Amino acid sequence: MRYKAGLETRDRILDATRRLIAEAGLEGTTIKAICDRAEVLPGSFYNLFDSKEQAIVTVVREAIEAVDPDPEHLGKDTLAALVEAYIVFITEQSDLAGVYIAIAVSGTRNNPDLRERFLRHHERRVTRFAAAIEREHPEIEAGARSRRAETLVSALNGIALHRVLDPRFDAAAHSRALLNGALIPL
Amino acid sequence: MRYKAGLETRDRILDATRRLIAEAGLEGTTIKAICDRAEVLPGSFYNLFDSKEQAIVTVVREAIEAVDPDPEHLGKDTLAALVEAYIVFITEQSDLAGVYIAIAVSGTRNNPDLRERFLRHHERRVTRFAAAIEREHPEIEAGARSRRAETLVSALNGIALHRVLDPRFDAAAHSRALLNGALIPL
DNA sequence: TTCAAATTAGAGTCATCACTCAAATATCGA
DNA sequence: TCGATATTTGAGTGATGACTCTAATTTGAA
Repeated sequence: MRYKAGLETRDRILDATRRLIAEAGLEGTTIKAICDRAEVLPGSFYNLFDSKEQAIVTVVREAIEAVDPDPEHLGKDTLAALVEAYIVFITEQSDLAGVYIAIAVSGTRNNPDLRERFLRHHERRVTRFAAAIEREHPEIEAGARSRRAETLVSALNGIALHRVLDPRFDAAAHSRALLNGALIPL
Repeated sequence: MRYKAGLETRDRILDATRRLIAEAGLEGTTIKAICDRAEVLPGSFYNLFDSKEQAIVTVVREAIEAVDPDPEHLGKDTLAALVEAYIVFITEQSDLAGVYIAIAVSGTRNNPDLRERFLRHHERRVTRFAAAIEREHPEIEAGARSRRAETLVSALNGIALHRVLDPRFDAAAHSRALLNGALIPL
């Protein structure tokens, strides 16, 4: 992979892989399907990737990173900003969102590597949300703080899940509703 | 399937299928895996089921029905009761919960039949939640009511999703937190 | 007890899976 | 322009997928 052609082919393959996982899930993501969509022959695929797994993991890493953008802003973001960032991810990077959800469910069952990667990511994410809560509501004690963060992150994933199933689902409004605690009047 | 032996074999196959989907997802649910676990040979499987699909759909139907138990109670349940019922489903029927989540994500992508079935189920579920909200908070207008119901149902699915990934996740506490709107102080 | 029908056994079919390989071709630094 | 190396071609490998078929065995109603 030292020539321009190789890099372009690699991009096409990753593109195809990303879209396929989002559309058809891991089950439908076969070498043949990837190659057909990327307009590449299996030989070329294996010239650039060691295995199907490698291409998938590359795309999964992309997705996981896209969930938590702007890492240098870490430690400064507000809860609202974190939720808005997730909304952008869900709605404007829907392929990656599809990958994210597909992996959360199918990928982590048989692949301990992916599973650990995902759980670590989830933990970081909860920590980031908890830190935002702390900044805005220092009166809440640490335990309750991280519990609330975890509830919120999981609930947001539920929103993302449903948005993947039904593109008409208004993920933005539902995410903001969650944030505002406006679910049920107290 | 008229003799006792046939019915028992059928049960063993459905049992194996249910546990396999929960553990390994749709991807890992092969005829061989089902037959090994059920201690049955392929010939017996195909004597009782027309296809692998049929066994899977049977189990999926079970899962979808288990999410909304006690249908005759419909129109009388409280929001809290609905949430508690889902908690029971997630924690005490974790195999079916695993099937439910696996299908929500992977199953609906390539199988329009499953997809439609799932979306119809989701709609019924949202309606049931919205009716409970109406009973307890008649002051909320219809639109807001069903929007809130939809937020809650999706968020609960997020809780279920995470519980499937991590059995230590305290799904009950997080579900109740959602219900109480105690996510973030207003 | 008999026997038609249900069930099971288990080898076999065909398609598709991930992946390989040797030969042909394209690329680009020197 | 040359030539070492990257890239592409495309047929081919063995393993495994869903599913079939025939013969043997078991079942239970009459």
